[in-house]
Amino acid sequence: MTHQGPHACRAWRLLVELSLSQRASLPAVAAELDLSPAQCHVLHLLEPGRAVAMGELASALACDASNVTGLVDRLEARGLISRQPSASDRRVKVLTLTPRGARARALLVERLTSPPVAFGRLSAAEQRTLLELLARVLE
Amino acid sequence: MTHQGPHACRAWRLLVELSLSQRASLPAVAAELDLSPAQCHVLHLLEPGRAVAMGELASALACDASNVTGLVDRLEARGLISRQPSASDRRVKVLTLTPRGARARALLVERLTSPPVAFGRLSAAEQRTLLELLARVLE
DNA sequence: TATTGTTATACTCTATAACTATA
DNA sequence: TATAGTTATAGAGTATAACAATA
Repeated sequence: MTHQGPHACRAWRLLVELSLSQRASLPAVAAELDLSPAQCHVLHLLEPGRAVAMGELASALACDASNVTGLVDRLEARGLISRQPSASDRRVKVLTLTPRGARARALLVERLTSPPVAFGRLSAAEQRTLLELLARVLE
Repeated sequence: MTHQGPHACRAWRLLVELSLSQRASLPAVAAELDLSPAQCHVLHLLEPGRAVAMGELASALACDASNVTGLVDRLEARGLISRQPSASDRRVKVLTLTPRGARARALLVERLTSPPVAFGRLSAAEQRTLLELLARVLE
């Protein structure tokens, strides 16, 4: 039982509402890119130019390794990611975005991160304050 | 292309990161309650004492009606919700939480809304400011 | 005729358990 | 022996299309 300030709980509840509504809106963005929500999550985690082991991906997705195999199978079949054995440990498979995958990811990030018009309700100074407070809590 | 203040985009990006990380944490909360993430979403949408038609649920979940049938089948089989034909339009099926479902929902909300310790980094005044700004954007 | 929900079907997501290859 | 990933299997989530009951 942590002792939070009196507003932390309500602020967090708003953020949880947001997450659940995002849960409903991600499928629409995904469908626009002809991807599933889970595939979008994988693409989002694979930053361009950075190699990620399948096990790392399983940890980040908080899912079983066997699940990652299937996700990667389908993304690889569509030419969006590449799967190569690691040079230093051949048990490990290393994932990278293909150029096509990087383009798909860029499109995804663009769709996901265009802020809702409701942000316009805040002044520039308020937007800056919001950003700073969120950064301290979430980063 | 909307014109947002310079910080809106970054603030929104933080919120999207949060949503995707929630996407990874919801399954753990769900497993604790022996539910799936989708079932948690349904339970969260069914407020105690309020009747919801299946079609409304499909809209709120942004999914096909046929999918709701399966979700409701499983929740009803576990005694968490009840499905009754509407008195005014017998095509419509109306959903309500059972007492057991209401208890499961209360537990779910409690688990979901306990704020992360990182909120402690903010002073009480800052938490209040954050709440007010979020409320204006998200409500 | 139009609408609400169900059924049939197919595919994806997900976990568990058994397996292979490598360390 | 331990670890990374795969395969087999089963159940849940999801959409599309065809259907039944009701309006």
